[in-house]
Amino acid sequence: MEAKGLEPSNLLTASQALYQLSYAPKWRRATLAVRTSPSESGKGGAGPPQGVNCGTNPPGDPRSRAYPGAMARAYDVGAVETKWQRHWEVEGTYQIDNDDPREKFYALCMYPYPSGAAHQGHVRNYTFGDLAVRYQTMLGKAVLTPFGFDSFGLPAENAAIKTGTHPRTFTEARIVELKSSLTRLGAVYDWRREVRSHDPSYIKWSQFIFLKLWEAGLAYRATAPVNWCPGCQTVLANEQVLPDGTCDRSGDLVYKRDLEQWFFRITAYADELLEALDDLEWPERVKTMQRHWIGRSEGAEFDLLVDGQDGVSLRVFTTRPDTSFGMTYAVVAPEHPLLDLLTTDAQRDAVDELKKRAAASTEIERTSAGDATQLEKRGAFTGSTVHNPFNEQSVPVYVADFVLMGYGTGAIMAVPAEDERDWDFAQLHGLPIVRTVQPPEGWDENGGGAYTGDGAKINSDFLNGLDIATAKAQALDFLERKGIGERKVNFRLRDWLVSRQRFWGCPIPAVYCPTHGVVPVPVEQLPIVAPDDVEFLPTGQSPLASHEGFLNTTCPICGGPARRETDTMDTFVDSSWYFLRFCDPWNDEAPFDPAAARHFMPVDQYIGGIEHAILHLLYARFFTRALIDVGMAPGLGREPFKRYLAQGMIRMDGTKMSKSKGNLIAPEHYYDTVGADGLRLFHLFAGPPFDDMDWSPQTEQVIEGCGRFLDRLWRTLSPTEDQAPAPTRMGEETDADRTLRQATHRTIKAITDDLERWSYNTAVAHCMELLNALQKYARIEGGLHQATWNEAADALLELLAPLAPHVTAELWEQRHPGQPSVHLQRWPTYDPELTRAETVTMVIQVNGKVRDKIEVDPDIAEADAQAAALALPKVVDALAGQEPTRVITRAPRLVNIVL
RNA sequence: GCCCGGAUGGCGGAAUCGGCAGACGCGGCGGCCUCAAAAGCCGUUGUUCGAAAGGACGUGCGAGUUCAAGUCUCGCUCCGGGCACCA
Repeated sequence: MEAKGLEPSNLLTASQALYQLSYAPKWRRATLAVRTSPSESGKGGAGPPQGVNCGTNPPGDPRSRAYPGAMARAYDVGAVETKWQRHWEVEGTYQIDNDDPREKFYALCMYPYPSGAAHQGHVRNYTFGDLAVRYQTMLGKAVLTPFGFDSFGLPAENAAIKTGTHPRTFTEARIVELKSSLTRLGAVYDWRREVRSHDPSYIKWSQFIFLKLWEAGLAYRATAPVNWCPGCQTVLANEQVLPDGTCDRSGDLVYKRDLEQWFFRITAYADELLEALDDLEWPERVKTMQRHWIGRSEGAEFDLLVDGQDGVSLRVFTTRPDTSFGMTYAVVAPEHPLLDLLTTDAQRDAVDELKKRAAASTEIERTSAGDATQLEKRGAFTGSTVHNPFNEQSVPVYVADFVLMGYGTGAIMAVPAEDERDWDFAQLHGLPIVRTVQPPEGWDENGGGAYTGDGAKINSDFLNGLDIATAKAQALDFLERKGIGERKVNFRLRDWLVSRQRFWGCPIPAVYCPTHGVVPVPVEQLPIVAPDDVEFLPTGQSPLASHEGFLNTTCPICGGPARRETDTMDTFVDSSWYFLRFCDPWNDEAPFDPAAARHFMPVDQYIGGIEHAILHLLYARFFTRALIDVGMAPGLGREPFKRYLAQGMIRMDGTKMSKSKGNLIAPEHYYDTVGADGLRLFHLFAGPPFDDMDWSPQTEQVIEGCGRFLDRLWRTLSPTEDQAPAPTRMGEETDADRTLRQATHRTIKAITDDLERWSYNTAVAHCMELLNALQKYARIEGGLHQATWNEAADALLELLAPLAPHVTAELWEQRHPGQPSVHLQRWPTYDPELTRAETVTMVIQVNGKVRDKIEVDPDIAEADAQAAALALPKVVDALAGQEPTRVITRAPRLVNIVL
């Protein structure tokens, strides 16, 4: 799973660091300093986390707040966190076996591209994921929590070209870095199940799946114009080209080039992928994005006979067959096979000129809106006319670059009156405009132009007077009755181009034989692994293409000399099935055991960045279906991800925090000050998980505040603290005791609710409130009630355990020596009787304005509530003798007296 | 241009079903402790008028629905993201 814009090296060069230190805002320098010298980040040696809070004290002055909190921390954060991280590793609480009898829960964070040490985006992601793992475990479930690395990809190869390091060496070093910073976060995984895309045992099954899809006709070869990036020396998917026509990694201008490529037939699943979206528990926003991406449109295809060319017809696609009477010209794509035939000698030069320009343009340029006046240059008359079967009239045929061969039939009927682009084009080329829908009154007076809204049909013979929907249906009937056209559904979605002319990817298992053509590599020969002795030069071809040992092979059919496919697969192929491999990663007879997949799938909670909301999720949904349909996963559910949390991104100075922008903030420094627990709490507390978050100077102070909360927790609950409250009182419960008990049970209810609806920020707030209540209770006269205090304290530790796992584990152990860990406790339950309010504040409004509030019984009768309200002196004053016209009573919440 | 989000105190945010706007935290202010500071603790903190009691105003802007709108409807403005003339 690659984030966009990653650069090969994680380390700043000396000059970059110098620049940043000199010119970066003061508060940011410190983190840069920490990042560039992680070895110095030990206790006391770390640079100040921010300049803003340093006050006026000179550096070195012991009074300086340069390292806030660290010297006053209530407990040894580093020692506690290391202790428990080791404990979890040894204990194996979060390793589960496939035959675990407990109810399963599959929690998964998108596996990362190993770009080096973790940054705040990772921290946020894995904090959410780890919370789910620990919470669901406390609910008594067997939680599958695997981790892996999306370890193929361009950055490693670019690094190889630059430095000569083999991509594997480079990648594995990055994996070690990422893993170690994740360990310090205290996120727990079943590392036995780790997978890496570049591992031969994973390559083997990616290739196996490829062969299965090929066998089933879901993988095929076709010549297609592809985006060629001169910088990366590789083909890019349309989706990887930025709107300005440049490569999303290198920034080079991308141009078109015809190549024979491998495709996966995702379009065969277009309808199903669209329809199944409805039932997913995904953010509406993401589902909408996928719907638009698939882009289903219903319409008609029909033939226009070419005048003077016996029997030759031009087939067009339209979503508006009802407007056919308004067709005043037709347009074909520059690549249209009939274009040569349509072009007359007189128009040949103009058409050729246009064809040449279109070939040199990127698709983005051809399809981007731009200035409407440019349309004149972007189209040319072919010299031919075609026959409109609706009104028996002939209209001219134009060629224009904005019509694409890849969508519909590569030819359109143009109806300028009801299409804005057609209108502009008609105006510039002096073509007639005939309205077929009556625009609303005053339309032309208010600027006019194309009218795309609904209205009565006009100038349309048998369709006149109908609305658009009815007219559409009748126009379709007309075409089908006459046998010249049919109803047709078109999709914007295109087949998935999987070939990459790269080295650091999964080799495509195919062989080219002069006699037998393209032949699949026999399964017994898998995996096909790239050789190590390759030269990384930006030659324009994959190093594989020039490696004789790899290139030369024999035909599996005839044994004669043959050539290997040297293209590798798009890394999205690897990420389209890794979640299945996690179910059964040890399997060496199949990618996964169907029974294991049926047991763990679907993923109950999937978490990852919104940047993967379209492509990765769509490809994974397609793959799951394809694997079922080729017989590899009988009985598996067709949707891989039941619930998806689209995590917001972290911004700094208004832009996305990313490596390419050089504005990453490393977590290590915070591990030393507030600890992983403090940093996790901050990420949970900062706002809703799906919202974007701004990293600002204030952020440092909020993180410090989270650390302070944990300090207070420690001082209040640790038996090792001399000042810690010591409950001794037994027996009868006082009012103050009961108040605390209610607070405890209400907090249990609130936090359980919060976690179920992903409202992590309010869950943290509720923990803070309970601690505040505990501290307030600790000051009461007459000593603390033992049972009440212990119940509240233990509940708080349990509720906080998934959020701040280290400190809660330590405090629990101190309070319950020799007993099972807090993480092995069952999630606390509440007594509904105690969560019920004894009194409710009832608001009394006069004309909608709050005039008074009274405490009432929650079960107060409507009549009693009303009577009580009307008797209040403030209400009597406000009424001033007037008789209310209406009294709205919503007992026990509110009474509104309307005059 | 189209599509999808969003806008609430000095700041991050809360308000789950149309019913007390501002939970919790950050920051600020005042105090305690201290030789002093840091840390900690206590209090306070939407704006405004008022000495106070109390009042008025207040969820980007403008309308509307409703007894009642941060929440629903319509029309805007600005910000963020996605998509690119999709026939």
